[in-house]
Amino acid sequence: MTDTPHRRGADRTAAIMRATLELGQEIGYAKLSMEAVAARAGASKQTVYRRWPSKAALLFDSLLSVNEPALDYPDTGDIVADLRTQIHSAVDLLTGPPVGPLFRALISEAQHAPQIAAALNERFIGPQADKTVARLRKARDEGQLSPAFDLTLAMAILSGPLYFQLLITQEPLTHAYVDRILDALFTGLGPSPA
Amino acid sequence: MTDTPHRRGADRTAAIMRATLELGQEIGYAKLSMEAVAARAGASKQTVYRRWPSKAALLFDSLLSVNEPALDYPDTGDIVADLRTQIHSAVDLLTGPPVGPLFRALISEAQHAPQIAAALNERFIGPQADKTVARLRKARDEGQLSPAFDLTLAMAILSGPLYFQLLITQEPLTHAYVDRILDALFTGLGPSPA
DNA sequence: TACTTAACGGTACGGAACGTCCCGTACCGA
DNA sequence: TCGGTACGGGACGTTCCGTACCGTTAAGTA
Repeated sequence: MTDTPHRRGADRTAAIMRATLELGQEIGYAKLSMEAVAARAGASKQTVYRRWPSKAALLFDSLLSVNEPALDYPDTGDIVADLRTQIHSAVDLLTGPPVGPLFRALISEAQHAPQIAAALNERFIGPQADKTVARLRKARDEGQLSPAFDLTLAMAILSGPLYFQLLITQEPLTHAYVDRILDALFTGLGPSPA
Repeated sequence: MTDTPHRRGADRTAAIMRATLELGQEIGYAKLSMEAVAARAGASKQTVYRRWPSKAALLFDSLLSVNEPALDYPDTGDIVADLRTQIHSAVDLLTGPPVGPLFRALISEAQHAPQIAAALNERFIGPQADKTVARLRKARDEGQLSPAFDLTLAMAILSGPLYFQLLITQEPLTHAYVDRILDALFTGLGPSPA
């Protein structure tokens, strides 16, 4: 049968998430309505609400469905080069469509939806941060970094300015900027104060 | 007359912003409706819309009305101590009520309202960043920092991780964390890679 | 003081989207 | 064959939006 009147289960789930991504790119994630998503997916509102309790939860799963090929760190032995490679591709992912706008919309939602904030941290931010720290730890264990090197703070200094630009100043997030941060982190901004 | 049935002009403006702050703290800025604000202020919706085109714009002016005593940098001659003082009080301001939740709500709105994002940068983020850079520049001119010291990048490294915690990980933003960042910025995280 | 004018509170309105509910249908396994 | 269940469709009451129109009232002007 070439015709499939309406399927069930995972089929519907995938169709709804696809409709979310399509509509999100067309009209923007902020203007997205559950009704429009349901209509686009050829589903009823019940079917949407059966799966996701809120628009934010739907956005979140749609984001993960796009990003499933998680960003894994390379390990060439050169910590700076590996961080560079990894952060460059993370920036590319978080900047371009469809993930970029969706990601920003999710962070926006997370500001007044604690369970979304928690999910975002547990299943997206946290794992990425853990991978960065793990790669840094390996470099430290191999003697490329001082034993006193503060791994989690280094991660925060690498991530913070990027999110600052993405969410606040909204200036373009370039590879060159990533390189400036890496350079500052490993070779310093200048000598200590007198 | 002790009784003031209803005043005009600046009186109404102030009353509406006050109602916004009160209601925001009571029910949360996300659930705030223009109708509820108008009712609380004893104003009609027309009067609110005459002044602000959107809820986000109202939030923005309400934020500035609280924060008007702008954060100015001390200048004791010690750059690290002055940064510490300034950032500590900025963190206190942005963490506690009523500014903290309101500020987060505004950044949330800015993600899908470009004019709010622009206003936020021009009248809040930008001026604060400028003051930080100016204070750093003075220290550099006085020889406390290397002539090659990257002022704007230092500002980003100071701000970024704080906003990262405020908006993403939502861990408590402590003075001790600020101190860790300052320490890393000026004395380094550890030696360069081999 | 008397008149004019602009801002005001109140209210009604159409529209959009919310989240819930019910109905009749189509698939599925026992 | 027969229940169980997920489904599409659609109606529902609600909230809030932003606008329009009232009669009233305070402030400015002569």
